[in-house]
Amino acid sequence: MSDRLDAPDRIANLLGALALAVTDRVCSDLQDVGFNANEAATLITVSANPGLRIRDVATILHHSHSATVRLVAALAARNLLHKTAGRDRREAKLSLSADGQAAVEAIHRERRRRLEEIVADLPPQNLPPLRDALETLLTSLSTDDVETFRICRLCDETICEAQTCPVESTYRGVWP
Amino acid sequence: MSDRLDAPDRIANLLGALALAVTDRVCSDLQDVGFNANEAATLITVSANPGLRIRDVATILHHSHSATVRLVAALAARNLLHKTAGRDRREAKLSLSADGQAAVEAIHRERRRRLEEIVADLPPQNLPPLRDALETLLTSLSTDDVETFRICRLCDETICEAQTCPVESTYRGVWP
DNA sequence: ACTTTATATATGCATGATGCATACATTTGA
DNA sequence: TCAAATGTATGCATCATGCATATATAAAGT
Repeated sequence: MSDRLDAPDRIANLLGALALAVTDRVCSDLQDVGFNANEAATLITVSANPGLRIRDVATILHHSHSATVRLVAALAARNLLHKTAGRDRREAKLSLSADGQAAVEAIHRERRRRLEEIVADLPPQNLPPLRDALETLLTSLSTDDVETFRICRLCDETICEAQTCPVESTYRGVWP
Repeated sequence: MSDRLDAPDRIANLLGALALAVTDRVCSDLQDVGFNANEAATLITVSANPGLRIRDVATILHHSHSATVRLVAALAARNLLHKTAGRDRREAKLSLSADGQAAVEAIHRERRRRLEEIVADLPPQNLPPLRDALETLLTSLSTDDVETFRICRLCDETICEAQTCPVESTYRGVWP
């Protein structure tokens, strides 16, 4: 019976359910702050990696280029980010405005509040083994540079620094 | 230093990242089988709870009623589900066709394959504590009947039976 | 120098998803 | 018998998306 409870397929199903529930809640909170998941991911990723180009953001979001052009244009129209000259006159390097930085901080605040509220339901002795499992899983999901950026696209890098991030430890943490 | 690694805010951020990554991958697999997340959730939920009405599905998906009418109509047009007479002549109880059941099995197969592949990266001794944490978190996220159905909307109930499901154990597991 | 190819961003157009307001059908209750 | 409630369906406007293509710039080949 305890065999059944710890069967890999059951744990896998529980993980899928929890992942869905957690992502649901975080995305719902993002909406409350005024952003959908892609808008928030763009702001956060540009905040952590200023100088990314539109095409880079498209790659990280798994979006078409045209959709990303419009996503960025909409954020620029809201005065959250702007394009500065790049190496070429083709390139447009992205960076956040002051309003954009404030938005990122609001997003991180909401996301952190929600996630900490969820984790707070665990007894303290459960935290180290959970951390261990999370780090192992995140490391094995970091299969290349793009995935590194994609996995971390909503992360608060002021909490999870590059030195201790299981995702970035595998790859370099700077855009290819 | 080990304090920092086990800090609740860091674990919370890792959980958010893993949840996003896992949900990304599962949803991407669903697309490969020919369904988006809402279509798959509708098929799976109706499969596990035949007799649900359109309004029930809307509630579980957090969708507008009109969007759900069209979602169900599209699935019916693909011969995946059909409406049968309900208690009233207003109500339309939903149930799956043979093709719909086959689709659900294909969806579960893909989802299980993906999730088991992820969990397989953990050393065996990590499984019981992970299960413990997952069960605790899922139980505390099951705040009412609707959430119960929503959390489980992509679950494979042949794996996670009602008796041992941490979500359903809190609530009744039948539609209010 | 001139042409071809590659790169980066932008846009026209058609399509599909969505929500709001409303319509229609049916049941319940005053 | 009429009004309110319930469940489903639809007209309409809006927004997001992808494909194909356009525009601008740079690099490479001849």
